[in-house]
Amino acid sequence: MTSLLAGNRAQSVSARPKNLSLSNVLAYGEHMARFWRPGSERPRATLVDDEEGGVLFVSAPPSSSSSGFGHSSLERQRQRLPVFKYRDAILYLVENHATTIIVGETGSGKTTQIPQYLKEAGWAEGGRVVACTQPRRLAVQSVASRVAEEMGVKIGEEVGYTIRFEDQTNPSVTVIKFLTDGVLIREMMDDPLLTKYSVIMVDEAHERSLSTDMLLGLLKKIQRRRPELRIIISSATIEAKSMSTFFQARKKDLLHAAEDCVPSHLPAILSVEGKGYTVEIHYVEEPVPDYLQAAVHTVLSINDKEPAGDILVFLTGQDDIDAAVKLLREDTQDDRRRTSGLLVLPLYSGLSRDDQGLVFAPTPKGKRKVVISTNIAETSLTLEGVVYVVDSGFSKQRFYNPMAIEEDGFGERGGRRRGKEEEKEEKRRNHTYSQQHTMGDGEISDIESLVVTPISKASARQRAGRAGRIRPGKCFRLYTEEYFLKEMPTEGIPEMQRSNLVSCVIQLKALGIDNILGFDWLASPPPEAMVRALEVLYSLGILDEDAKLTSPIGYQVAEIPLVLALTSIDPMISKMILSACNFGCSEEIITIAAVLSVQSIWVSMWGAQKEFDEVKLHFAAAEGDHITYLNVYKGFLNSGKSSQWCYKNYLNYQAMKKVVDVRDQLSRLLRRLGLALKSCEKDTQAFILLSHWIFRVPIVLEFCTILYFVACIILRKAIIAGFFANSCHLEEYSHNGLYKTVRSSEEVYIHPSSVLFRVNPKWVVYHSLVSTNKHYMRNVIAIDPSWLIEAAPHFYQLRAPNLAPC
DNA sequence: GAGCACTGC
Repeated sequence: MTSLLAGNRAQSVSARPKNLSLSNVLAYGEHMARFWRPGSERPRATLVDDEEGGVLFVSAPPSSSSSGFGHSSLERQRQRLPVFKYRDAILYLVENHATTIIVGETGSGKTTQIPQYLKEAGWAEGGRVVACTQPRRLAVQSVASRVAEEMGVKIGEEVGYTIRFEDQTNPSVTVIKFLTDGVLIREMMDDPLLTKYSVIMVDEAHERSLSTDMLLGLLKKIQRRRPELRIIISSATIEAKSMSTFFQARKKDLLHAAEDCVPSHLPAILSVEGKGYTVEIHYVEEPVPDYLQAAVHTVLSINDKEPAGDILVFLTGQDDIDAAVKLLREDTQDDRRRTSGLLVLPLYSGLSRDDQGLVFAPTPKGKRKVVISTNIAETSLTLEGVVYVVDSGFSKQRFYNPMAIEEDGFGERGGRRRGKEEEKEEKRRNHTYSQQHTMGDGEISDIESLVVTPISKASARQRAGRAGRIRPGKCFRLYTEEYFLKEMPTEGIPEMQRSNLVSCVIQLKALGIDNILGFDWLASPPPEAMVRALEVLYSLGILDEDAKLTSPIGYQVAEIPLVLALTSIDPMISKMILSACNFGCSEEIITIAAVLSVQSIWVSMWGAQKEFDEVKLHFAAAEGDHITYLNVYKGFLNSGKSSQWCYKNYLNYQAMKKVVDVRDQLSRLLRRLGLALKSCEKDTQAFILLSHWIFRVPIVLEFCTILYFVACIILRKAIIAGFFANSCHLEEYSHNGLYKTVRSSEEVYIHPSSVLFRVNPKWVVYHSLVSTNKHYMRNVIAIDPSWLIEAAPHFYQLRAPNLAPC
């Protein structure tokens, strides 16, 4: 397989699975004329043997065919892309194989060109559509507009795109459609066989995101029912082989298909070289004791010894990055001569839009930009002008622990009771190269945690590639070559195997896949996670005893677009929304749901903690954080959705805008499901006015208080309908706010960011747990324990003795 | 009195 990757060495590489004999391949040659689509030329390809592994290559000479748009400068640019040489080979393979896997480095042009080639070859005729999926929204938008530009059409016409909150397609004219893989899965709910698509190209499949993996499994199923559908999988790494095995149809599915049928059920693999420049790799000779220090030293030494060019440093998270930025800036002050030319900038998603923007500004003359970044610069953002990459060899990854385990057994997190600084140091030192994946905390079950993890070879290559975008570059790896070769894992662990699967399960159930355990996964998720997901869904009343979706709740929950998220909390949110319809408070609850679905509505305030707390107090509600969010949302609307108002109140304007978007989507959805949108506040208000009018009850201040009080009870009951499993009670003699979860008596505390921090009500329900030096509950409301039994008698029956009101 | 890699519907 190594030969497959060596795109530069083997000018062009086209291979098929090894188990095909040469005669079979040559037979394809004979079929070419027969099955070749009119209008596209037969590829002038020659088949050659590869001595390394018996893989056959097609070496394609530069194609002479034109796509018929004349030779404008755009057209010339298109032809200069590496993928252009393979135009005919790609069309040939797609014609003859149900699945084609294209291995291509970045910059090969495959994403923008292949959909156009397919359209030119007639795959978008007769009302059919060519689809191309991307894992990220931004990529969908930018690729679509590039393709529209190249084709000289307006976006939303022949070329369109669909992402959440934005559909830029016109069903009667759109023939090339870009969309996120999540959107395509959602489209299956209305059209399970995706009948309007003739070809579906799944791009960036090597990233192995949860939705990409799910999509690939589903597409394989669809393929069996729709033999005419063509699938193209584009991947940047050698995983092509496992993809190929996965898509190879099983014998029993081919009873009626002849071995040499067209399209062939055997996937084809084609490798396309990228456009990147060579990157010289440097390793450290001895393992470094502290990657942060090492990164700082490396930056300084590059600045001393290497010619001009920006530096990109990969660290793990905000903490590390801020520390490194500080060290480098301090160094600037210590020694003006040596580093005065350095412009040091942090980059991570938590930064405000403006701060992120700094990174993209052109480097001032005579300065050298140093960007210290998380993984965000590995795939999501591309920095031009980078010539040097410093790779720490680590990144943060999410891990999910479905069941409680005694001892974590994967390594010591260490230093829990020590001072914060000391602990950080210890953590850093512990991340030597022999460290294995650390699985969360080991003490508490059903929790996801972020863990500093060694990256994979694929990631290391991707990071290095970032140095070769404008000219040959250098990559300095802060680990030894021996470690890279012998110990670093080839690929990362797919998200599917380290996530909570609740949303995945609902989604598949909604698509009519009953046997989840028997689903054909590209990478099987751990059975414990699967079992855990089924349990959670059963306890929420979303699945019945036979593990089928309940009607109507189960089906309705599946419709709500929060369920594709990656935590078990989301079906709880969905359940909360649906219950709110019965409680008559859906208007308020969808606002709460929208706020909970964005990361944080507050901007992080490092310096101005006191002012921040005071501002927050204006919105604070005694009942807890959820009600507080309602006050914030009201304030935002009253301000006319002003960004200025957000700034004054330490609120993240982008996040608030997203809250409005999500809320709109949810309200449209409830209307579509025929569920009432009601506001409990308005209802109680009406009730009091009515009492005043009929019974002459005077309206006094107390009534307004009662009104508020009643509304808050109704709201909290609706929240509990979804989150009853997350209840905790304050330990009786606890002076430090120690709570125990009712479900499993785990020790938890209210997070200091909560409005109930230090208030410590006797009973609370939380939205999520975050595990750092303690287990903290985030987003907490105070409750009456009797509401728990009322909301979930099936769940609390056996535990009733514990639930004596305090 | 603490801290959240990155996506996405």
